[in-house]
Amino acid sequence: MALDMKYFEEMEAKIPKGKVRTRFAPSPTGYMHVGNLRTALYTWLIARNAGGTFILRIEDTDQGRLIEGATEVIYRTLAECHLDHDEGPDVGGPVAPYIQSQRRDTYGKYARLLVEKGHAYYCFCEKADSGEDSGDFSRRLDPCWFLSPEEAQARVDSGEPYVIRQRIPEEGTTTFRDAIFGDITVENKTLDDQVLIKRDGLPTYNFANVIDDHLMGITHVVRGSEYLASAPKYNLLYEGFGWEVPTYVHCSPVMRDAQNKMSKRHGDPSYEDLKEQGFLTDAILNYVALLGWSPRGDIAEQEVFSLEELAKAFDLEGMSKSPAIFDIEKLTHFNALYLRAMSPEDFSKAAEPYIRQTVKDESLPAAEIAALLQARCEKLTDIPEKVSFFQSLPEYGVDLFTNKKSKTNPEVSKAMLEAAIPMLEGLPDWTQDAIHDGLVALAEQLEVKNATLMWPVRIAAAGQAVTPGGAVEICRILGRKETLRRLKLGLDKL
RNA sequence: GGCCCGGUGGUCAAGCGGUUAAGACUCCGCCCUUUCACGGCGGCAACACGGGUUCGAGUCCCGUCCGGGUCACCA
Repeated sequence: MALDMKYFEEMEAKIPKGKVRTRFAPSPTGYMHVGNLRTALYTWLIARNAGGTFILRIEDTDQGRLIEGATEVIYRTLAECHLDHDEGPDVGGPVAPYIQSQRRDTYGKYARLLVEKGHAYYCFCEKADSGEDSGDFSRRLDPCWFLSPEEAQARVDSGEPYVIRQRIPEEGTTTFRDAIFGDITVENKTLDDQVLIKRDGLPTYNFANVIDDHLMGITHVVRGSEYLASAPKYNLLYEGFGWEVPTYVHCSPVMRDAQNKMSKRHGDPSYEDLKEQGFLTDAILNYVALLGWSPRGDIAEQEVFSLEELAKAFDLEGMSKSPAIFDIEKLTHFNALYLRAMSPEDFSKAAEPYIRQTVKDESLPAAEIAALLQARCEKLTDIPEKVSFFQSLPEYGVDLFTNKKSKTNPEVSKAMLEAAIPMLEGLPDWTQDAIHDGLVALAEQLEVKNATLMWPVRIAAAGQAVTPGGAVEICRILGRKETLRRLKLGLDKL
């Protein structure tokens, strides 16, 4: 069976040239972990920074691991994160299809081409027979290595099951260049004749990757550093085909601690988990971007970056070689920063559902409550617990009325409430200013510092020691009737 | 175990032969203040170790130790 050289020429002709092209190539596992997201982000950033093309490719060559709805998670996450792709299964493109299972025959053809070129061979061994156990990959251990092309072809034609293996040179070294790690050289004898085409006819990840990256014109191959060790074999593959080797960008992993990568198995949060925990997409992206990359030059001190700013500032030089531990505390800090940077209107809109989880009474104004919260929560999920006292007065003891700094104790508090209640009852308007001015004037009249009066009022109104907002704001939100009811209740306790 | 890669405060990180070794998070103080938070100011805290090279080393070289990755017909 002669090879159809025209096929290869046609494939070659379709490859876009001249622009930076990067690809995010997840396998659909139904779970976008933080490391994955960061890889997607960096890949997107490299393309956007260069005004290039960002491609989405789905790597589903493992028939046994397909998961329902998994590609949807990928689309949804990328869309939510604004990591838009220019080519992909859903939008098409010049080098379609973008799903590996739909490119099946391509891989077979290229594998046979490589056999023809002498850089691959048919192997008919049972899995155990090739004996790759130690670090010593002597080619002499695999009998199929010696087969003449004619013999091998005859056995293939007779229908004998086979795999296609890469033929690694026995001697010499291979050097490849990584944009982050620099030049890395290994001895060829430490490399195994890896399988390219599996017994089921599907390519291995390693082979499909090289073929697709070439055929799709990928200029920068971005991936996790776990592939660093197989990069020399990729290089040999490119060389075997006579193709230009792309720029490799191997990213060090995101760790859960010094010993372990982030993983679903350890219960580490995925992007979707973080969202559920109340983290904002922009904060997550900002934090994750800085886990493994840092800006240089005049923006070296900058920590808050929008996606656009990242795209502008991103460079391979700033990438870190060492693994980074994911710190939820620092993510939380970024989230708080983003929450505070929102306009009051946007914040109120975002906070309202969380406020209403505990504050069901619609007469209690969500916007005013939100205003108290913006500087006081790090995550939206902090909210319900902080504001539940507006809905119903908690049980509390008289000890709360004692506060050293405010110079209050039960007796003082009693006097303060006795004075405050009639004043508040007589206030013409129930506005922030009216309540504030009334209380401040009263304190002056009673010859006590503001805190001495404010403390018992706030305690009686809220029923808890720590509250978002002060006495004035809380009374204003509760309304005159409820405020007076609570203050009288407090007075009864004293 | 072989091969590859890494190692600056608890964490993320600047640093590219000469710096009092940045900055951020966390933690602790102080100020502001109507509790808490926000904001402001200050503080604790690091070049894994040992040899070289050099007038001079966190920065270059070698070794040791520690950590990670990889050695699948998984990706």
